[in-house]
Amino acid sequence: MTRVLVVDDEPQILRALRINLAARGYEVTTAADGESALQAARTEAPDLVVLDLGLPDLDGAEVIARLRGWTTVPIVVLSGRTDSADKVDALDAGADDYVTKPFGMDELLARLRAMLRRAGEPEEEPAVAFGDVSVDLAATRVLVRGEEVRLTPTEWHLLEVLLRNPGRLMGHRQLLLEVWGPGYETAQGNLRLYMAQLRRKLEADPARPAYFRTEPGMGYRFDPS
Amino acid sequence: MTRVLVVDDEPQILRALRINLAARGYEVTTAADGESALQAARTEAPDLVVLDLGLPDLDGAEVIARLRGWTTVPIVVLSGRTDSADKVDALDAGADDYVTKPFGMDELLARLRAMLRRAGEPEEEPAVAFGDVSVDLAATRVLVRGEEVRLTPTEWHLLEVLLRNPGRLMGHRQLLLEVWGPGYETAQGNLRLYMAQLRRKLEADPARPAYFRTEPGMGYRFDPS
DNA sequence: GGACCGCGTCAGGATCCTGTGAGGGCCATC
DNA sequence: GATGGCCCTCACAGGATCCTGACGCGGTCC
Repeated sequence: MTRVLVVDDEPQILRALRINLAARGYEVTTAADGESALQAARTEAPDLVVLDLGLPDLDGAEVIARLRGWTTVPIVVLSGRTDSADKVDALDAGADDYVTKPFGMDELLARLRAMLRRAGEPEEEPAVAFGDVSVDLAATRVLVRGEEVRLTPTEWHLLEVLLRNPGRLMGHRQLLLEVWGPGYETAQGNLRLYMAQLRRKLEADPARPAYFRTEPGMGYRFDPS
Repeated sequence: MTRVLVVDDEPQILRALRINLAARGYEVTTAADGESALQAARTEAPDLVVLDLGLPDLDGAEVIARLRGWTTVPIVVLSGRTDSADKVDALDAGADDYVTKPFGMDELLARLRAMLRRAGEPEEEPAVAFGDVSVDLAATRVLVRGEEVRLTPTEWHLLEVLLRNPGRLMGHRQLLLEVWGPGYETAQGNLRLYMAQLRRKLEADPARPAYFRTEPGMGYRFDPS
């Protein structure tokens, strides 16, 4: 099922999009402001984002930039502004399409189809099983040797970022930025703490981790092999 | 160089696009009707197609369909028709974007950039390979004969600088400046030490290096051949 | 032939980083 | 008001990394 995240602060537009998208068989989640949109993009892992630029809390270009910091999900911008400069800014910030309000629902849906057609080949859920652990990213569930393990929100968030980048070294700064957001880039004590928690809960031998490996001076790496 | 095929039967639009695209560093080829457009798409292998729908010989949707029969090159449609049904038809036929005339040149160029950005993605930063070694710069990972080799931050940094300048002589001062930063330009003992570490970890015969060569009195050179 | 210079190598200690435990603040629930 | 869960800060021991200096070796220049 294709998952679409719709971000808009106008309830009637949100409602119209939700109904139309659901009728076409999309799974729809919504957000009404920038922060919850970023949050939802992380937890829901949508296949496509429809983003209204006139959000109450964050500037539209900033939302795009912060999304683009870690995901390449297609972004379709909705906006009431027809000014050419706004379009250029949004597209250059990383948006894939720009639709001005009022828009025809048929056209918007056709644009979404075109976008998904191009983006939508791979969609492999990243490896979610390693050792005795199996992780269901969609359901927010972790099983170790068949037993369910409870993770706190922060632990989960950190695990998610690592799992979505298998084999890849994630720098301290990058992880702190992804999980704690801007302003915590130097709180490395935090990162050590939660990495230790994760290892205690998921690794067979937390003192000698096999999957969540430390790269001294650089960061951490999730190695599923 | 990025190659753009522009298809339009109006000479002034053709001319305007050619000038603007060429000014941005694109390589432009043009066609004035559907048949020659299809021909040009085959012979020129463009990275992007800008297609006017009002062609004299073929229907726009048919041009798209015949292109899509064998290529996935991004197609941006230009059209004077604002009818929603036309947009839906073109997009569902396989177009990636639809811009109505009159259009702002800035906006069109931004849309082309967005399109190329996405299309160009799959060519992810490749793993540099030489001898038995393969280096994945994005994942920060080094394999020698299939075995993972751990590098310290400084070793990695030095390797990165060398790999990003293949075949080029890197002076002592330049390397020290890049890796250690200002203030260490004269610490050549350092450089010798870490170059030795790199060779020990990556070269088949560290005493007779094949890839990380010394240029006496000058510096070092990474030679991938 | 001898002095000199640049390069590779080795071992030492200083420095930084990491894992771990304990403890306090905050919030929601009871 | 008390409890428990979660998050953050601090301190410290052990380990990894980094820098420094000293030593041979081979080539170059006088």
